[in-house]
Amino acid sequence: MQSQRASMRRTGTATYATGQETAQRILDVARRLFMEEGHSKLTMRRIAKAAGMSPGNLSYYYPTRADLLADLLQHVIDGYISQFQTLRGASDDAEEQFRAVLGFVFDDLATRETTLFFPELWVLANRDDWIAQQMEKMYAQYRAILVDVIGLINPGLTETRRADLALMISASIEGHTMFVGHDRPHRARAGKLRNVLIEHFLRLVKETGEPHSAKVTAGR
Amino acid sequence: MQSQRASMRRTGTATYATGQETAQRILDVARRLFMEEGHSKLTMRRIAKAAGMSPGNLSYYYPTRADLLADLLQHVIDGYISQFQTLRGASDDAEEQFRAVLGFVFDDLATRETTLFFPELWVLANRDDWIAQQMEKMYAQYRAILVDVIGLINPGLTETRRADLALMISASIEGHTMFVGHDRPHRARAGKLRNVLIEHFLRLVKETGEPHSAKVTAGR
Amino acid sequence: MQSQRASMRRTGTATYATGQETAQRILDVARRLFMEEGHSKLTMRRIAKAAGMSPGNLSYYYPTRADLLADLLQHVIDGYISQFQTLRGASDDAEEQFRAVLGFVFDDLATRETTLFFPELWVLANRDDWIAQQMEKMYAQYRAILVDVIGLINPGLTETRRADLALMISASIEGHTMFVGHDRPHRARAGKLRNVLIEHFLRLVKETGEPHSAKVTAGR
Amino acid sequence: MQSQRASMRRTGTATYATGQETAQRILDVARRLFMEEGHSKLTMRRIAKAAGMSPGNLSYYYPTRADLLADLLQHVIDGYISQFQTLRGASDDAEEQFRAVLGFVFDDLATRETTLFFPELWVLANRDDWIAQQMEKMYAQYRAILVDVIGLINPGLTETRRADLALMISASIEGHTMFVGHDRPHRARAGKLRNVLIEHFLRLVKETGEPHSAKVTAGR
DNA sequence: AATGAATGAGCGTTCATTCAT
DNA sequence: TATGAATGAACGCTCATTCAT
Repeated sequence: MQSQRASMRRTGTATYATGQETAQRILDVARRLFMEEGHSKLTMRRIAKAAGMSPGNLSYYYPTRADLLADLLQHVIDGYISQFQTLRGASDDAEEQFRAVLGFVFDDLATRETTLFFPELWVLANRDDWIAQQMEKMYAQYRAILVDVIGLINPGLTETRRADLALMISASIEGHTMFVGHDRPHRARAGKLRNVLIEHFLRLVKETGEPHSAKVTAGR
Repeated sequence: MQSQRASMRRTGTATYATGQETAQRILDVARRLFMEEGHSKLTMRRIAKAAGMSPGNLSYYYPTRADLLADLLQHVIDGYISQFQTLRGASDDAEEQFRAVLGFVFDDLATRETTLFFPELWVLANRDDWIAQQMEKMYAQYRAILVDVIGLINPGLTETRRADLALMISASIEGHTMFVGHDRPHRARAGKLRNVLIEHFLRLVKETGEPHSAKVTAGR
Repeated sequence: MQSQRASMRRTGTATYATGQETAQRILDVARRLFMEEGHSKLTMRRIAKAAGMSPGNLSYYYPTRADLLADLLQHVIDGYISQFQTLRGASDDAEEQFRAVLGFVFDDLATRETTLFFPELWVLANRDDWIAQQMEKMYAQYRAILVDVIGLINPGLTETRRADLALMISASIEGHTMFVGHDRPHRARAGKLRNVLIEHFLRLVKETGEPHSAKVTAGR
Repeated sequence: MQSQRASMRRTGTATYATGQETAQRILDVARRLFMEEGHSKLTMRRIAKAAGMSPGNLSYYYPTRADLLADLLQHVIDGYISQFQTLRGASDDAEEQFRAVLGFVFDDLATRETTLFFPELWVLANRDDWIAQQMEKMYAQYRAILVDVIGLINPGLTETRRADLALMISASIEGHTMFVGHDRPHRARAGKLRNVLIEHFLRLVKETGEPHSAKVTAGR
């Protein structure tokens, strides 16, 4: 079941048409500023100025900066969640589905927005429990898809084993953000790494629990 | 040879014993505050207060906040670099050496300091070129060790292939920080994942370049 | 036509009645402080305190100290410019008009405000081009009146000669500020000097271009 | 009788050779900075840095900024005073002597140093009695020479009349500083004005007290 | 005679927030 | 729904000055 949490907007705002427009504009502008300049430079005054309104009016919609930030993050996170939903039925073939999901994340991580956004999110999640929860909710959606497709690829795996693989794989891919992401030093190698990594995780999924794997372990 | 960069401290400071003590205290306090509260709350006044000195005196040692931050990051990064140096000759057995290096990083990432520090570093590196360079220098050291040990484990690999593997493996491990790090939601699964991940990357290293691997690629 | 330059006040401020009052109070207080204590002691905080407002609110009206100073100088300079306009048609008799203009300036220079203000202005104009321009604009107005009245008194003079006389005369009078101005050591002799100087320049104007004058030049 | 005032330097300093050198260097550097950047930017730290010493050592020589400023102004003023002394016997011919003195001042006023220095001095004299006294002492020297030469040119004038003329003439010339001085808007006209002004004042001196002058006065 | 070390006040400015209109 | 007006704390930084060494 999905969270029932309402927006952090002041209750009673965004009821008329102009108000709804303004509320949307605030979020769009704030999102853009957050991506471009980061959390520390995302001030109420800048958002208000960029959205063409007075600080007073911005406070009317969002009583505190924290409220606005919460909605902003929710906004972005919800976007990812719905993109993951879209990916659910991307292919009938399980392996192709696996490649599609990981490929999407890997490609997305190299966009300017994502390369800049996610590290900021990780920092915030380290200091704020609510943000950590929202972030975890998003990653849980992502992993749920992986768990399903891993189950299709290798039906012999236990639920636990599947969850561990999903976590390991998703974490590994996230880790590439600051190395092959936008403007990052190894960006040029992203394409090559992408395929090696995905095929390699696919093989891991397929072979986990097999005698072969045991043999490898025995080889130590 | 190590970087020749001098400290960003004002020249002429920290010459007497009391000055050296103060300079050290500043770095220690700043490091602690950075870890505990993050970059955005690391203000000159807070550092001064926490170090029991006047803002004026802090400015005497570090003319600008950026200078202090630079030294602070350098300080932490240099610590990692020397730890990596220590790991170089950790074991005679190549595979054990591989496990030792990755194991160290994986364990370190779960400490409170590292879980909090690195995401902040990634954010800063996204916005500041100098910081990005220092960070890359540290990761390069780390990967250089991996490249060597990968070469020992699988001598048939080209330099390029080894570098790609080192990048992929190190990035993957870094990615676990915000999932199984200190106070992170899947911290309890860290131990299990650690071994699976390391053994799995070890197998990847050993089998890369073999017919099996080629078959997989062909299978797409 | 007068300058089109808008105020350096933040746009959108001083729209309501209270805001207009505040804006006026800022300029009045700043002007008083500037006169009393000089440019170097004219700080944002002092102005705010003297005007009974918070530093934040002062910054709301004037984003920077330079903006406030600009408006303050403009304010004072505009006052002089309009006083000069008033002097234009002071008398039908050209010689009386000449005496009126110079007399006004000479008397004004002995007021406390002027004796303190103008040297500060000269210093600022030496370091800031915009201020130099505004000052020159004011003096140009002053000299334009002199040029006209000199033309009436001695119609035989060329434009250039008239301009030179106006510059020489006005500069000479300004120079008395720090000798016979308010609280200056020779203040008591101001009245006597005033008449000698004015009559003497009047005679110069009348006799310039005459044989006598030529003889003097030849005599060198 | 001349003032017995010693330097404002801390007593006991500048006794050894190195100390004397340092004391001189401080004054030279401070003078240069004062000219280049003005009084408001003349800080102890800047002087110390420019003189290649620590702020602590500068304070050893000059306990307070005011003391240093006092010596600096004295230093510059004394320079002018001795230049005036030199001018005393510049020529045997009284009129030439008159031209030499005024010509010197007029030419000097257009140098960068003087154009920048004197307005600063006038501002300081407006706020500080001691500085006002020193300045007056210098101008008194200057006028004393004028009084003498005026007496030679027109022996019929009373002491008072001569003093008034000297004050009027010197003040008038000073007033040209901010109009035809260095980088000032009418600098190009300085040469022409210089001669007109000097000859004109010479004529005034010669004709003061004559029937002609009386006629002019009567003409009002 | 000179330095490094330190203070504490003050600077201009930005900020989140509040409130009357 | 929106603005202008205002607060007060905090920011990074500079300053004159003091003092031990």
